[in-house]
Amino acid sequence: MSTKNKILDAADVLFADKGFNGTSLREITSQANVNLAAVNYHFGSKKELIKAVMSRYMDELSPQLESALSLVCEAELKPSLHDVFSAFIAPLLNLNEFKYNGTSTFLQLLGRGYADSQGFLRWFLTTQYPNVFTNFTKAVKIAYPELSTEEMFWRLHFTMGTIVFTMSSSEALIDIAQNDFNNKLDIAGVIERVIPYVAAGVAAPITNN
Amino acid sequence: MSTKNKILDAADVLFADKGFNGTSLREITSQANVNLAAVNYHFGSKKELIKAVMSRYMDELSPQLESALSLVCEAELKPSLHDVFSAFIAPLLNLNEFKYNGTSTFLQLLGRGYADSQGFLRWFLTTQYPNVFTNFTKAVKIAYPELSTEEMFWRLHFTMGTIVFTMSSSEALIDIAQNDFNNKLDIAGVIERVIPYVAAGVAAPITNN
DNA sequence: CGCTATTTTAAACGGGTGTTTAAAATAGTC
DNA sequence: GACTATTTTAAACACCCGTTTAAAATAGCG
Repeated sequence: MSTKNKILDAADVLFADKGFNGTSLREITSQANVNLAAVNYHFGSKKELIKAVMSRYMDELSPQLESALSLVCEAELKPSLHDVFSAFIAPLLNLNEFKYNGTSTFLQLLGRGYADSQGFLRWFLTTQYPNVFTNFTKAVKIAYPELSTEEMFWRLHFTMGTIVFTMSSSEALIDIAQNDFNNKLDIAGVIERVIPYVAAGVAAPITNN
Repeated sequence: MSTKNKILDAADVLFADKGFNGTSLREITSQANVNLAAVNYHFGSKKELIKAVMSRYMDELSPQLESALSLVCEAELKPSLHDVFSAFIAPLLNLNEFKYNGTSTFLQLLGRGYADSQGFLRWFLTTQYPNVFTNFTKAVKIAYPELSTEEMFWRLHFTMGTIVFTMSSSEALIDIAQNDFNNKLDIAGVIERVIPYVAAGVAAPITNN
């Protein structure tokens, strides 16, 4: 395997586990069995490595997401919010074929990115992959047309928060569910539980003021 | 003002802004106009300073939260989930009298704590202030008795995620709302919008499997 | 005042960070 | 096989970190 890919593979596991700021290049390169200087040689800087790690997932995910969402929009029956959010499931779970534990790792990375490095990742995603966002809001608009644009902005952000936060600590939660409730869950099980929650949240009655 | 308080005041603003790992003791002490060694002299270590910053808020908040929640439980009419979550509003907003921008800062700190330092803050809060959690789950149990303990565990965690994540980036969101929708919001406005969302999320129909 | 206890200070310690350098090794090509 | 271009390597760089030290300053008190 190429040095570049060895670095990417080591980086995304470590980044997901300990955050971007919490992972040093020395950890990454020793895990990847490559020289320390290789990161700066192949990627230029740590920041560029972070972008590369995220891009690897997003380039795989974003076309699938876009087509799944436009499929929902073009359905004969008016889609429910549950339909809209469910459109994310298959593309996300497909990441497991792209990379071992891909779904879980990617969602953890997303969570890390929002917390670390004051919003630079949010900027990166919204500017590099804007179609996912516009298609998503379009789909929600169809499913719940009474929702004003501003109200939708807030509720979609709440949703983003729920998903990202949940997934960034999903391993710990799966452990708790295993120990306290004897319920063996995986990442698909967590997604299955969070979808009704966010769908109901977005569908909440509109506050009057 | 005492050195100890100067440090606490500087620390909680900086911690909220840049996270615990992202803020150095040198930033804190220079902002507070005290000597670098003062932190270790007065608090022992950076970790203890973090605990002290959180305790200052929690000691103010937790009694108010406990009584507000037990008030909801003892009401004549069975409370709705909206009532339960609304019980948080007044105590949280009271933090603004305790400290300038207290509500916003505290919620940001909470968000930081969940992301940074892999869960040590979660442990600290649940062991040091367990009553808040037990009272809260008790109230939810009354408002929505059909919800199984496990389902509740998940939904409450989703809720925690929504709140914490939203508030940790609330400043940026308020800016966007101001620019894109010409809607001048403050932290109370954000809370007002998130309550219906989380209440509806927790109240979502129970999935059958 | 004089003495003790507390607090503040400047400096250093040991270690970790991302990045750069220049030489060594390897690969690719005529 | 010789020569160039790419990649890998070990070492160093400059800087930041949390913590410790021991001397200096201050406060409290009989």
